[in-house]
Order: sequence, then C-alpha cells, then structure tokens
Amino acid sequence: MKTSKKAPPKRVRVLIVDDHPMTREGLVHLIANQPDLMVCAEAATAAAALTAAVETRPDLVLADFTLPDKSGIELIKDLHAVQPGLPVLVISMHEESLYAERAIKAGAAGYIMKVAGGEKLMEAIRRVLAGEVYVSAQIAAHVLKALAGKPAAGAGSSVGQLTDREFEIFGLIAQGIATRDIGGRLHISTKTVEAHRMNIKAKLGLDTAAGLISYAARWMAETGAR
Amino acid sequence: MKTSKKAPPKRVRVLIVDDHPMTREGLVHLIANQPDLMVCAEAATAAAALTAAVETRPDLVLADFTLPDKSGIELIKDLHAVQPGLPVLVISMHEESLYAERAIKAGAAGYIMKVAGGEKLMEAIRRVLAGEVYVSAQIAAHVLKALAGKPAAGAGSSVGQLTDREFEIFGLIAQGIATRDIGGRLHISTKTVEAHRMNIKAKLGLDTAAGLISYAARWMAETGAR
DNA sequence: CCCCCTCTCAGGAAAAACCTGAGTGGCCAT
DNA sequence: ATGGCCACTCAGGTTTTTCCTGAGAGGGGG
Repeated sequence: MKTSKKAPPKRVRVLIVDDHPMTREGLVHLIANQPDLMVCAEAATAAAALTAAVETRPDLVLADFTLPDKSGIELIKDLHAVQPGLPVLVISMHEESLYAERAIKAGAAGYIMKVAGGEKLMEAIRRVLAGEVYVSAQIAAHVLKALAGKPAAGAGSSVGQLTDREFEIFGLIAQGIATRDIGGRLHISTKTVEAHRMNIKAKLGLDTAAGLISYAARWMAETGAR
Repeated sequence: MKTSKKAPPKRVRVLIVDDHPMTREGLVHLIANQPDLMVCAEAATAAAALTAAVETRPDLVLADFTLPDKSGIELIKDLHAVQPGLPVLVISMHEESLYAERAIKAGAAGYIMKVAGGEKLMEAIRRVLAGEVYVSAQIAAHVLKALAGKPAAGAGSSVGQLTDREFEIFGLIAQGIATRDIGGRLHISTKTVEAHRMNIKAKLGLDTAAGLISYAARWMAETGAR
C-alpha cells in the first residue's frame, strides 16, 4: 500500500529490517522523530524485507546483519537485484571488522554497531544519503589497513579467509545446527553444505567435523556474542 | 534520591539495562506507553545499573543478558545484594536454554528472548510482578525435558546432573575431540563413549551430536573464562 | 538379598561425514 | 571478448559416526 496523498514535505522513506521487535521499535521511534525521515515499512525477515522493498520502494534500508532466514549479506544482494543503487545501512551487534568488511564488499552503504547511539546513527544515515560510505573510525582504519598491506590483516584470522557463504555456514555450525537443517534454512542441498564445510575445515586447518563445531562455537562465543 | 512528592497514580517503576541504545530506546518506549508502568532509569552498563538501582529504588529491572562490563548473571547477584527481592527480568538474544537456565539459577525472575514481541514482554512483566517466574514455552519445555530424566531437582544445573565419568567426557567433547579419540584417551571402547554421550544428551535435553558439541564448547567457554 | 545406578560394551540399522567429480555464473585481466 | 579463476551449487558412492536396543559386572543402600 502506498501513500497516495499529495507528497507533503518529501521525507526520505526508510525500510527497517530487524528480527528483534524491541530493537525495531527503537529504530522506528528514532526515525519517525526526525523531521526529514519517515518509516515506510518494517520487516523481521529477509523475505519480508524484499517484499516490502518491492511494494514501498524505500529510499534507504536499515538492516540488521543477522536475520533468521538469510544473512544481511544475501539481503543486500537481493535488494540490489530488485532495486539497484538502493543504499543499505547495516546495523550489527558485532564489532568485528570482519563483519563490516563483508558487508561493505557485498555492497552495503554503511556499517554501524548497535552500541552506537542515536546521534551516530543519524550521522551515518546523512552520510549514506549523501552518497558516502559510512563505517566507524576503528573499522575504517582496520579495513584500510587490510586493503593497503595485503597479507597482514588477511592472515590475521583464518576465519577471515572464509567466503561470505562459508562464513555464514560457519556461524550456523557454531550454534550446533545439524547439516541437513542448515541446508533447509539456507534453501540449499545438504550436499552443498557438506561441500562448504569441507572447504571451511581445509581453510581453518581442522580435520574433523567435531573439531570444527567446537572451534566455531568457541570462536563465536569470543567474538560474536558478548 | 527518591521522589518525595505525594505518590501520584502509583506506577510500577522500571529500571532498564541494555548496552544497545537502539534497543534501549525501544524498551523505554514500550514501557512508557503502558498506563501502569514507568521508566525510573536507564543504564548501559552493570555498574551504571547498580548506581541507578540504589538511587531510584525500582520495583522491577529489565536487564540484557550480555553487558559490556559484567554478565547479566553477576548483575543480578549485585542487585540482590543491595536490594533483596528485587525482581529482575532478563532479556537475551540467545534462545539457548543454556543461558535461561543460568539466569534463573542466578535468581532472575524471568527470561525472555529479544525476538519476542511487545505483548510477550508485557505478559512476562505481569507474571514477574505477580511473583511468578517467567520463561518462554519452548525453554520451559526444554528445561523440563532435561529435568524429566531425574527427580533430583536440587542437584543444580543440567550439567551438574552428570556423573563424574559423563562430565569428564563432556569436557573432551567440548574440545571437539572425536569420539574414537576420546575412547583412546580414556582407554575405553568407542562404544562406551557413545553410550555416555547418549546419556549426556538425554540429561541435557539435546537431540543431536552437533548440538551437544556446540553446547559443551560454549558451556566450557563461559564457565572457564570470564 | 535385591534393586538401582554407574560404567562398560556389542550388533546392526540409520545417518552423517568424506571423497571425487562436475556444472553454472560472475568477475577480471589479457 | 574470451579465457581463466573463483564462489557456489550439487550428485554418486564409500567410509565413518551416530543412534538404538540390549546386556553384563561391580558397588552401595534400603
């Protein structure tokens, strides 16, 4: 459903994607209180976000990195498929530059952490709307270093060598989800998941499935949650 | 400092603790919109929460599980030290019963996931204010399933129900060691290790090997470190 | 003494992991 | 533009692990 009124002060239309209703509520509240911004739709899943984007044609998307059905990375790609050039600002609870790098490479217009406050978020939104790419100072420094001195940052963490898909599966493995269930969640064959898992093990230097699960669980416990 | 005015419509005073400003905003909004609730203070850290509790004497605390300075578990203990009987409702992004169990054991009055909506949150708050303990249906079922095997009850957490041998194997599983290697290390048959593993899974309410490895790895990471 | 619990293990069915090979599509450097 | 590289996808078949059922020995405790 689109607003058919005479466009009043033309506000920037924002689509909000987050699976936590409480956080979404906060985001909606923040956006709605801005004179030049408005919320055109909300979504809790990547699928719903895609539908909402097609229906409401937003000017900007605020998307959580971790979604129940797909990763934020995939969402970005899907969104760009239906609406090229649509700026997507990724909001994440992870402060690892690992995530930011992936998001930016996947085409995100910005990456901001949830621990950042409303002012930071607004600054990020202004920058993104102005066509710039926004990342926090620390992350920017890290990313630039990675781009400049090739081997240093890349080899820093073996996990960093994983591709987007591999990294996504790595996260699911960490949660102890069975291979067939990972396939079901990502809508790919179990065989494909197995192939990815083998590549992940090779990149991380692990030789058993059990070792990988344990490693992934501990890796996520240290860097992800918290 | 306590309010010295004539008590107006006496609303339940809520202290909100969450390190993500955006989520906190959503929480504040939700609470403030309730006729019988009000926000007496907000805090982003456990330390700030403690100070705020002393100053504002809340009737209820809504606390995130993962805080930057301390874990929500420790915060509960600290809060009870300065204000015994203060009900604390833990909000977490983890749906693992692992966390819920620990929170309840630490004295939390309830545990609710961030993916739950506002209505669920309100229901949890009502229940907690009525003196009950609130956990989601899935988690309750999960915990009960784990408890079903044993009537012991007082023993402690699910992990505490494990026998010495089982716990020993649990620790090796957490490290990602393959079943046959565990047998080799303990000088027992692989079949025996399998039998123990099945019993461990039953006691913990888990149903896949992958889930057990992940659970064990995280359990060790959290009880060992921090 | 008998029951319950712990620890031990086997056989066989079911499932998962592992290996090999291979097709598609995107990207980029020549 | 074209050939090559890489990410992603998947199938077939073998090996390994997991899962289920059942069961025996030793140790306490009622």
